[in-house]
Amino acid sequence: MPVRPWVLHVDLDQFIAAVEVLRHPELAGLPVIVGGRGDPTERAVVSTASYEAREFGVGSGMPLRLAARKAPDAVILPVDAAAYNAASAEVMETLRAQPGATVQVLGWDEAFVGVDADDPEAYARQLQRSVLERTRLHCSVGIGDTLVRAKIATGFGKPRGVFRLTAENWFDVMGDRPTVELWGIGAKVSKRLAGLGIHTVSDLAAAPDAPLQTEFGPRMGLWYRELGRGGSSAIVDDTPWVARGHSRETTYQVDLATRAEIEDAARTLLDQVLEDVDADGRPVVGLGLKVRYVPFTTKTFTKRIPETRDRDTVVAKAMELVAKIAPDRPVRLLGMRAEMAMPDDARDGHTPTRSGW
DNA sequence: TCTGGGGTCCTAGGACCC
DNA sequence: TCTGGGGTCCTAGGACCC
Repeated sequence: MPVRPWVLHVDLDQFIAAVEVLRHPELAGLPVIVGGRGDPTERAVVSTASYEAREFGVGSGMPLRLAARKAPDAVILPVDAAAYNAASAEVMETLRAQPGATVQVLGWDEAFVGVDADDPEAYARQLQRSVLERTRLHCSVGIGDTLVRAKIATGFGKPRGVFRLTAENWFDVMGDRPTVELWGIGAKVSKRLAGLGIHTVSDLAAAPDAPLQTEFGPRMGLWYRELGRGGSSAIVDDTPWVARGHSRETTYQVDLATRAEIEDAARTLLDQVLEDVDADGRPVVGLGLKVRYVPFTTKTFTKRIPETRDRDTVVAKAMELVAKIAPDRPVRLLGMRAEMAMPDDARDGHTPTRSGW
């Protein structure tokens, strides 16, 4: 077989639950739920559920309280980001050590690996063995001729498997599936597509420009159709990631009721965000506040502020934003976000989900 | 059941300028 | 009195991902 460039997508199986079981071997085989501070009486959601817990109908994003009711015997653990970061770093190092590998990290538990190979399945199996030996974690690998196909292929390989998705079998595998199964198309967009008579991946791939662009705008309309065709970019970009911003979010156990409470909370969040910004070392160019009114309406306030490292100035701007919050209504102040100036050489690129052009 | 916390990117519409 | 056209910047908000 000739040597060709391939995109591999590596995704750890049950990453968070697996890391917890490694630390607590006695939990193997038990229903394990990781979320919040591990207290199901608090406002929090499930980060990960083990396969055993999923059999009770527990899934990520579910309120912890509900999860505990569905799986009353499950072990509920707090989220320990430091432990997952450490495990993740070891996995990524292992990927970078594979022969000829270009690695683009997508998250805690997944990455693209670009490689020239004549037998990508053999390469994928070797990669899985390396990760298992080094970290004791299992992963699944998708093989594709584009980023989008590799990413979607992984789902068919889970758990611990390998699956190849290319132009050859794309429509056989995906053509009759609903558009919501595409990476980058969620519930909202798939509903709007259905309104245009576009239900399946094949429908989307064959859709004409006009209705898509009218509904979604000139860029996104064509991008969605590109997704329906399996994407086009196969470039794995290992350029170091540069954050566009930092945000801190929190959930209050009781809704904030008074202005004083809200301002207090805003100040605390701002201090946390600025710590992250200080650690990053770049100037702040914008500041935003996300607020949720009761019941469940989210409003976003954003304010451009001049570049400044001065905390008092930034705090004053934040208080201007807080002052715009409707009075006399309980709110949940969700969080605060700081946007930062980008270095000139990092303004473009780093857009894995939009790089299929 | 009652909704995490960290991100990214896109679009519409208003303000402002020439 | 009535009102162009193009460009940029900013704000608000929507949607998606892990």
